[in-house]
Formats: sequence, structure tokens, C-alpha cells
Amino acid sequence: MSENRDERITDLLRKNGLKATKGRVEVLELFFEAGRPLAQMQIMEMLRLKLDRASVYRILNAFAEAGIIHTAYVDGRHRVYELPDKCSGRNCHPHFSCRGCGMTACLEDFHVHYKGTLGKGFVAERQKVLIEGLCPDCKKT
Amino acid sequence: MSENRDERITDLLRKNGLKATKGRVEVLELFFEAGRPLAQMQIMEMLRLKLDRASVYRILNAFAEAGIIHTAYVDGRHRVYELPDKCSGRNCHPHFSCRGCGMTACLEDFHVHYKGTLGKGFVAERQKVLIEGLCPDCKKT
DNA sequence: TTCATTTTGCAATTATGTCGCATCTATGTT
DNA sequence: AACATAGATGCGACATAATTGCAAAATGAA
Repeated sequence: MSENRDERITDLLRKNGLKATKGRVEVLELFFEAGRPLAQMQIMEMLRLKLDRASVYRILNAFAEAGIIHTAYVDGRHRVYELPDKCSGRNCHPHFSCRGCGMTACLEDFHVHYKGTLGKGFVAERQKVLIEGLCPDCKKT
Repeated sequence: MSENRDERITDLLRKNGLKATKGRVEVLELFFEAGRPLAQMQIMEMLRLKLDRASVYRILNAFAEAGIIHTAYVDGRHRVYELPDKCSGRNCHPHFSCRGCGMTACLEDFHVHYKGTLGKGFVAERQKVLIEGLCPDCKKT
């Protein structure tokens, strides 16, 4: 079971031209388990500092370049990364970010429509929609 | 005329409980003149380094806390700030950010509608919509 | 003008992210 | 299974954005 998962992750890495190193497997597992966008700092904590800071950044950059993950929102300080299967290109779903604890979540049941034109000569490549507010925990305090 | 403007700005500062210092007046003038979101770096350049870096940050934070400006989009590197009159609360207009030069613009004729629900207990306070792409200049190259 | 309170400038510090280089590891080949 | 090597990691140094402590200066109320 854990082996199946490992195999799936290993395959995913190799299919994308990346060696399946311990660090990469562990980071990618985190993304599958988390099911929500993660920042570098959170990954470091979840791995209990088993990996070097620079390595985590390099892993995230490699994943992003390969398309395994892509960078989602930035709350002013942190880049967050997530698996693209749920969130790709122009149909990117919105995200929620808590101003209390900084947690980020995907808003699956939230649909965004927009109409209008960009100026002449402008090209749109991606949209990012972020709802800021308070999560249930931070709302209490 | 310039005095009227200065007076208006001075009043705005005092009304919000902030002393009308030279630096604050100059920064706030910039925002009124620019009519678009500004990053700290741009402000420094426009003021030709007359103010210390730390002071600019403190001024921006003070303004943001007082509600005179608020932080808008981040293009991955820079926080940008803008006057709230054109962009307030849940009716915030979208922004465009060029991945080439990092320039940020307001999209006035661009309307965003969304429907759906946040999870239980979540409170939405603001929305941020960002279209990323290329501006006419960067498109050429 | 005087004076208490804030704000500023400067330097040092923290935080995020990148880079170079020596060492180590994953993987295809023998 | 052992080997060779392209590529990944750890470490330290560096780059940039932003914050903080503290002494000196400026604001604005009396």
C-alpha cells in the first residue's frame, strides 16, 4: 500500500525526467497527502528539517518546471505550490487565504466568471483569484 | 493649487490619526498622481532616495493600517499598494500583471462575478483577482 | 517658544530565495 | 552485482525584501 504509493510517485517523477531521489519522493508525497497548496516553510516543517532549505527550493523549482506542481498564490511573503491536476491554466479555481494563520485552501465549489477586455496588445495567460478572510479557527479568537 | 492638494493630503493624514510629515505627504501625493498601484521600489525611485528605505516601509505600513491605502497584488516579488477609493472591499476590480516587466495595472472595464460558498465558518473579507500575461511592450520581444 | 510624542535615518537583523562547489546517489551499462 | 557518470544534495555564501532598535530630528499642542 505504501509501496504502491511510492511506486506511483516514483513513476510520476521518472515520467517527467526527474530522478526519484528520497527527497523528491518525500516532498511529492506531502503534496498528495496535503491536498492543498503548500509553502516551502510548511514543507520544511513537515519534513522535520530532514532536507536542506536549498534542496527544498530546488525540488520545488524542478517540479514546477516539469509541470508536476505549479506555483499558486503568494500571500505577500510566501509562494505556495500545489498539484496541477485540480488547478490548471486559465481554469484555475480560486483560493482562500486566512489572514490569521496564513493557511491556504482551494475553493472547489466556487466559480468565477468575468467579462471585459484587457487593453490593446495585452495578452492574458493566467488568472489568479484569491479570497482573503478568516478560517473557522481564527474567527473564534 | 499645489497648496490645495497639499492641504487635502494633510487633512487626509490627520483625519486618520497620522502626523503630516514631509515624507508622508510626498508618498501620499505620489499615489494620487500615479493612479495605479505602486511598489516600494517605485516609490523610492520616484522620490529619488530622499527618504530612507525603512521609512518608506513604515509609511506604507502606517497608511495600510489606517486604511489610507491597502496592499494590492504581488507579482511574485513585490507587494504593491494603492488608494482604496477605486478598489475597496469585495468589489475590488481586477489587476493585470506583466510577467515580462512586472508592471501592474488596474483593469477598470473588467468585471468579475462569482458564485459558490466558502466552507462552514469561513469569513470572506476581500477578493483579489489577478490576470497575468504580457503587456504590449513585452509582447513584442 | 517650549516640550512631549512621533517619526526618521542609520545600522543591524530577519526572512525568502539563489548560487557555487565538493560530495554523494540514482540509474543505465557492463 | 559492481561500475561509471550525469545529476542531486548539503553547506556556506550571497542577493534582495522587509523589519527592528535606538539616537537624533521633526511635529503639533500648550
